[in-house]
Amino acid sequence: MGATKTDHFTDKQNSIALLAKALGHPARIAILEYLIKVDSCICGDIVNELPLAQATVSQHLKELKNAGLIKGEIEGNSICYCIEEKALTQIEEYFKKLSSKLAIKNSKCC
Amino acid sequence: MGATKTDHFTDKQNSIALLAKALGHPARIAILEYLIKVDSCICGDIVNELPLAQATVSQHLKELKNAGLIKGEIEGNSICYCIEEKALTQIEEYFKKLSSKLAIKNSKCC
DNA sequence: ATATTCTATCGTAATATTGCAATATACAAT
DNA sequence: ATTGTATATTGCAATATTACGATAGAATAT
Repeated sequence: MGATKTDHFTDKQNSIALLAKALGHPARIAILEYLIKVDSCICGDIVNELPLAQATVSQHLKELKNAGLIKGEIEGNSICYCIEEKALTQIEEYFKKLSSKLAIKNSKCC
Repeated sequence: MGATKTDHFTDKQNSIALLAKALGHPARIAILEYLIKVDSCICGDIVNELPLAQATVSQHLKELKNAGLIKGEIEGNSICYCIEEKALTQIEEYFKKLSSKLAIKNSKCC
């Protein structure tokens, strides 16, 4: 085994899990924060921001892209990365909803 | 290699990544949703809700507990699990903050 | 005492992730 | 054309995760 069993879960559960998984590494959190901190998309520069080898950063960027959290456009020599707002919004709203559901009923609990 | 390099990232980045990682599996999302859906903490019952073997579910519960997302109290024969609200709030607020930071500056972008 | 029930842990196999050096690719500049 | 710069891909080793059967422990019921 070792492969996640996605079949038996809902699409929503799987898609949220995929987003969360993509965010489950400090380097990818750092990349996201950096893209947000800088005032626009970034052409180049990301590798220098992180304490990881270029190949490793490229891999993390690929995973973020696969998860739909960032997008990258070729901009001459380098590549211009920026946040895919929709995905971030999706996560934000999911947890907001969870929290509010919890708030309603957290009375009779441990 | 294969081990995440946490040393070079901030505590906040590491802790958010840990929470996200714990949520990066549909079974764990399903567990969380179930704990929220049911009106109080659950003693037993979780295994029957999931399409996974008992040992596997137990392992997922352990990971959620390690990440601080749920807590479990022994309740006679079985164990009473419920959501650790603080952790959920932490995630919610983190993404809310990210989103709002993004909203301010997403003008000059791809 | 014995059986039953619930949960955790151990052991193990399959697969995935992390990280990097080396190499490849693509464009830009000379 | 050659060189330099930026990024991706490949190949590999180390480690982590996922899943489950088997087993163990602890409380309950018979």
